[in-house]
Amino acid sequence: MSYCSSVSLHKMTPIPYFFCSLTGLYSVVLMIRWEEERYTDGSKWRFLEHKGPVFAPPYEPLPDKVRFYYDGKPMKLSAPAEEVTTFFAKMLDHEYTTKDIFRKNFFKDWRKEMTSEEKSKITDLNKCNFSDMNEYFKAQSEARKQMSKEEKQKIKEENERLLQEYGFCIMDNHKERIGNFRIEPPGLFRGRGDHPKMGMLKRRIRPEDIIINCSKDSKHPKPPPGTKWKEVRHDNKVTWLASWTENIQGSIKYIMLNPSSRIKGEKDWQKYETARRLKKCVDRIRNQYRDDWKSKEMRIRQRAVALYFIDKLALRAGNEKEEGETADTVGCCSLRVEHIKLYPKMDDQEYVVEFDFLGKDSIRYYNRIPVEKRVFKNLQLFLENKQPEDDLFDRLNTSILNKHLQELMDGLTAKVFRTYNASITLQQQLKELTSDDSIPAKILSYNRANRAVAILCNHQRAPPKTFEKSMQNLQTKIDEKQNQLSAARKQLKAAKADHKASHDDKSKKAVEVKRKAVQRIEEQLMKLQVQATDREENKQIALGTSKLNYLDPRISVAWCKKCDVPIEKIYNKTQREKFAWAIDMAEKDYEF
DNA sequence: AAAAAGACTTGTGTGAATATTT
DNA sequence: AAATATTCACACAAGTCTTTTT
Repeated sequence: MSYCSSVSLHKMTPIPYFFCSLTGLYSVVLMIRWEEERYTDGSKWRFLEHKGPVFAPPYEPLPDKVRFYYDGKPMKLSAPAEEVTTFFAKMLDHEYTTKDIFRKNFFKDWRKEMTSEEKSKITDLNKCNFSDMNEYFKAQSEARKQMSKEEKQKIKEENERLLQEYGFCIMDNHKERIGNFRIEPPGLFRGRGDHPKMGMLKRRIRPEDIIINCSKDSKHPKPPPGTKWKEVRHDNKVTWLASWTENIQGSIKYIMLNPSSRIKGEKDWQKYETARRLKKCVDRIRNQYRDDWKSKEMRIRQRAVALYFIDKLALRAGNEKEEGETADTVGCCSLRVEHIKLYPKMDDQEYVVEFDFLGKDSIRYYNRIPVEKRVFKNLQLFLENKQPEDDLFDRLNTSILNKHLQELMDGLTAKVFRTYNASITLQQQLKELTSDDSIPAKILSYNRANRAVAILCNHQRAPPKTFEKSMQNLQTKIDEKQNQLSAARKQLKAAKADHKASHDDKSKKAVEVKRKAVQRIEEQLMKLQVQATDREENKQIALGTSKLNYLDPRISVAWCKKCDVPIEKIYNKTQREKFAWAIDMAEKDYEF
């Protein structure tokens, strides 16, 4: 009998016992025991049971009245070709469809899906007219919005049913939420930045492409009728439930658990523990790399300068990338000569380095910082006799750097510096900024501390399209509130005068009522002003990424406890689920 | 030891859900 | 109640780092 059949799914708590709301102390004891007891052999689970992924719905051919025109003439396409056509037709309003590379890649892959007859007719993308199809899809999405409450409710229920059936698995003793149980539908690949493969066809994934991972003694997921899985394996050294190879880059995609799961939470906790270990030896490491700036060996100097950048500027490691396969972006180790400029003097500062390059997701990193003289001199040395497209650190790569870091501290890699610097900055800033003030003011302080980290990590965003307008609206509200306030103050004054004259109980009460009104409006005004400040400062900065990936949540939990700020003000529901371990663990005196 | 494959984390954009305004 | 603004959840791309293969 499989382990699972003895445990009814719906009765199981989605919260692993490890994260249950026990008292902090007790759970730590459990955790330590749990840690020691668990899998010293590198295995990740003993029992894993799930229902497999949900596939994209099959393609439904368009009604005949929706036409595609080639060279002005209507043309009915074969179903496979038509499906690919719809991917493009749906995107007509998007900038992608105007880009040469996108169009070229799309057309090439589209032709592969055509019948030989279609292929011989359709030879020029510019003669294709998709506008009828485009309008049809727009009408469809409009109709979806206009659906009745009942219809919407029905869809919602169907989604919920799917979630209940396929959205959970059992890993060891716990029912866990799966992160992405739906297989990515076919479509056109949208790379970021100048991606050479944008517009290529992402093909439909079939059961025959899927490798299932589960435990031997579990009830294996069934492939859809008439199909087979590529493979069913039982590898408990990995955490994924299913995988397939994607056709654009040939890389593997996985179905894994939600961040609220034990396996992810534990790993997250571990990550911050590593960063805390770095805290203990970061001074030693800094002294070491400063020493290394003087090394006789070029490779050691390069390593030391790169590490200095990673530490001071929170740059990413910068792995090598295969040319022509992805957008041209860099990190620290892959910086090229063309990405930095040296200024011996700039304004009133000496030894200024200007960075200007595209990082992850083709987000621009631009920064000017003064560095120590030795770093500057080293950089000049590294630049000697090089072309703009040459590597700045030609004797270094991430593997060399990480090997060195591993020797300095167990588990140390380049990205630990980002985690460490982000978390320590938050803690420091919270100490510095938090005022003994109202809750909204405290939250503003928190957001400002969070913002300092986001700036460090270069988590930028384009200002929202509606930013100016929403700012104006807020200002209008503030003005109105101010008017209200002065009106209320006048009334209070009048009431006071009235009371002075009459000295009766009724007028005394009136004074109190007016006083309260003034107070209430003052509070409201203050809240609005804080909101405006926060929003203005946040114009081009995204807080989410650092909050989710770089800031030890225990710092925030401890801060909330110390400052009497409800945790709900800092973390929404999903975030509280992800950080359940920290909420359970951290007391108000927690130190990162 | 270098390259490729594999596993996992980090990142942005987008549409749905929800809150707020009109 | 409809329109609009804001937040949230998710999709999925793009990194880092480890493991395996050559």
